[in-house]
Amino acid sequence: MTVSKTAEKSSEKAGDATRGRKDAAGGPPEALQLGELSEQLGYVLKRAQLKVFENFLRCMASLQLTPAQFSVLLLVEKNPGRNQTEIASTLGILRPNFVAMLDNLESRDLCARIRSTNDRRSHILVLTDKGKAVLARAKKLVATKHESRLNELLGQANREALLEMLSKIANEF
Amino acid sequence: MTVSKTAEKSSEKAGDATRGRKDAAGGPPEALQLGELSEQLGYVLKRAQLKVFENFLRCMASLQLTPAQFSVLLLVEKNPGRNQTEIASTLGILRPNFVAMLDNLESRDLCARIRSTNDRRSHILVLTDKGKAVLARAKKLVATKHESRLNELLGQANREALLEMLSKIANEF
DNA sequence: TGATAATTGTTATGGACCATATCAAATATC
DNA sequence: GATATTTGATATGGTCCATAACAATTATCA
Repeated sequence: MTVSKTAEKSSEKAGDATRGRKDAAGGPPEALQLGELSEQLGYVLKRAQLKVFENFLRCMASLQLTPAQFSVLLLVEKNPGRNQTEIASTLGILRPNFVAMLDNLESRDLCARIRSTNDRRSHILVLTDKGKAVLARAKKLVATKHESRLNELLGQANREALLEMLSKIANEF
Repeated sequence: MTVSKTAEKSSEKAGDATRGRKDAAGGPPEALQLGELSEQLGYVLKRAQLKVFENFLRCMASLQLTPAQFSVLLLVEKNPGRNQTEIASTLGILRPNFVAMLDNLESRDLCARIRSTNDRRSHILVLTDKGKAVLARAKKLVATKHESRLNELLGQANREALLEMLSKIANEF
């Protein structure tokens, strides 16, 4: 990289498009037209996902939990006694990248790796007492501060319909 | 980082959870229970977004356009004569990160930077003829291969309802 | 007008996330 | 018992995202 040729070329085939801003009077900044972009599912989906994660992080600021960390705690709680590979793969996390995540959660005493006695290669994952307590508080925060806002914005019925359609896309697309 | 203490601790407060896999017979791998995870909007939203982007990339393989690049071309076509800052900011791209993106598109002769005569600091963005042609082909591919599959999966009415709800989240959340 | 502030594109840089190759220890397979 | 596979881990590189800083240019305003 580090090319950055300042593009002196091809300025002939653009007609007289070099007017720039400030053409006539000093009207308002003239917001851009999104055009077909607002109909592109991928675009809207990504923007919505960023907003939801952003709000999630705000709601979880006191517990310092990211969406990914929250999903790990939820899955370990629901499936105690599973190893790293199983938890990571069902979350779509690659095993190498899961190591640092667990190092973090374990250093905060939220979950623990336990060497399995049946298969001494694998680490069984469990929530610590503190992990269970933190997860319980996290669930309350998500329900009262995060998901509730979705209900206000969309309505209960619409929120459920949205979830169903997204699940369909995630699973059958 | 690079801590990786193998966590020999806290194996007493986990009861006898060290059974690991292969407890009784050699039944099927026993898929994990997602539990409340499948009700978390953020989780489902993210999974759906990844699937949609993945499919988008497959549909665009012949044109080598990413979702972000496609959105830039769309926006420049709809708003000719705008500068880098305007295009980047409405897409949520920071100006420093937009430079390499434009270097790429310009090196492929899809768009061009033109020094504005009104404000010689700014670069006016326009699509080249090749850029317009490629974008036209991209739109056809998206419509026939990408968005059409969404209609098959959800139905026209549901697809529109989904888009509306996502827009609401993206704009009002 | 001229000194100062603000804007534009750019570079450098660091962090977070994602993907692959590889390894030692342990287990499975034959 | 030799070979292959699995598990957790490390190293590494790529991409995306965010901040600071800079030169050139323009805006501001005393």
